[in-house]
Amino acid sequence: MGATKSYQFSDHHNEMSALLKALAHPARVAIVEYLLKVESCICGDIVDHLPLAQPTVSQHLRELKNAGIIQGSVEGTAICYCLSEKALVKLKNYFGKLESKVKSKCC
Amino acid sequence: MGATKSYQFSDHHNEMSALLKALAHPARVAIVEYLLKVESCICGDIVDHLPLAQPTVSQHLRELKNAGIIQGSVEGTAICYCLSEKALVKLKNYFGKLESKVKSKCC
DNA sequence: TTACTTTATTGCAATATTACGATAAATGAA
DNA sequence: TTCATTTATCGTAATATTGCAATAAAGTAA
Repeated sequence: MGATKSYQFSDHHNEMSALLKALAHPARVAIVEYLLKVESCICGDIVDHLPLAQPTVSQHLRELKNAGIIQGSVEGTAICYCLSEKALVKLKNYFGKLESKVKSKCC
Repeated sequence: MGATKSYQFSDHHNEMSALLKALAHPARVAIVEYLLKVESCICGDIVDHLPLAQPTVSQHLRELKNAGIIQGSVEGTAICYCLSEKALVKLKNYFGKLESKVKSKCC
C-alpha cells in the first residue's frame, strides 16, 4: 500500500488527475504564469525567476513537459520554453463543463 | 529538503496549487464527477462507487472538503456531500483566463 | 583543442501522500 | 439501554515527491 491504485480508475480519471497533478505545486503554477506573462517563449531565465536551485527547477520543467503543459526546444546554448495551448484548452473546457453542470441545490 | 517551500511563493501561487492538488488524484476526480453526474447531493453511497476502502475514501473526501471543492452536511446517520460551485467557478475562470492569454507563437 | 554557458541527470535525505486494518464516534432504531 | 449503520480517526507500512549538491551532457566561442 502507499501507491495510487491507478489501474482501478478509468483512463479519463487518470488523465485528468495527471494533468492537474502537474500543476499541483506552487513552483509549477508560477512557471506557467510566468510563461503566460511574457507572452512568448522564454529562453533561459526561468531559473532566475524562481526561489529554487537549478536542478529543482529543471525537475519541475520536466514534469510540466511530460504532462504536455509546456514545450521546450533547443535554441543554441539555451532552451526555449513555451505553453502548450492544447493542454490549457483541455483544462478550460473541463472546468467549463463541470461548472455549467453543477447545481447548487444542496441539503 | 523534501518539503515544498511554500513560503517562497506568493499566496496566489500557493492557493491555486492547493486547489489543483486537491484534484490531483483519480479517486478525487472520480468523486467530483460522480457528484456532478447525480446532479444533487449524495447521502452515503460514495464509498460503494469507488474501488477503495472506506477509510481511504473518507480521507479523500476530507481533502476535497478542506480545499473547498465539496461540502458535507450531516443527514441522520449518513452525510450528504455536494459540490461547491464557488471552487469550480474559480477553476473555470482561472483556466479561461490562462487560455485567453496564451499566444501560440513559439520558437 | 580548451574554456565557458546552460540544462539535464544522478544520488540521496527529508518530507508528503496513499492505502487500509482497527477502532472510535455519532446517530437512529428497537 | 443495546444493536446496527455510517463516517471519522488513529496508527503504520509502502510509495511518491521535493530539493539540492555534485556531476554530466550539450552546445557556443575563442
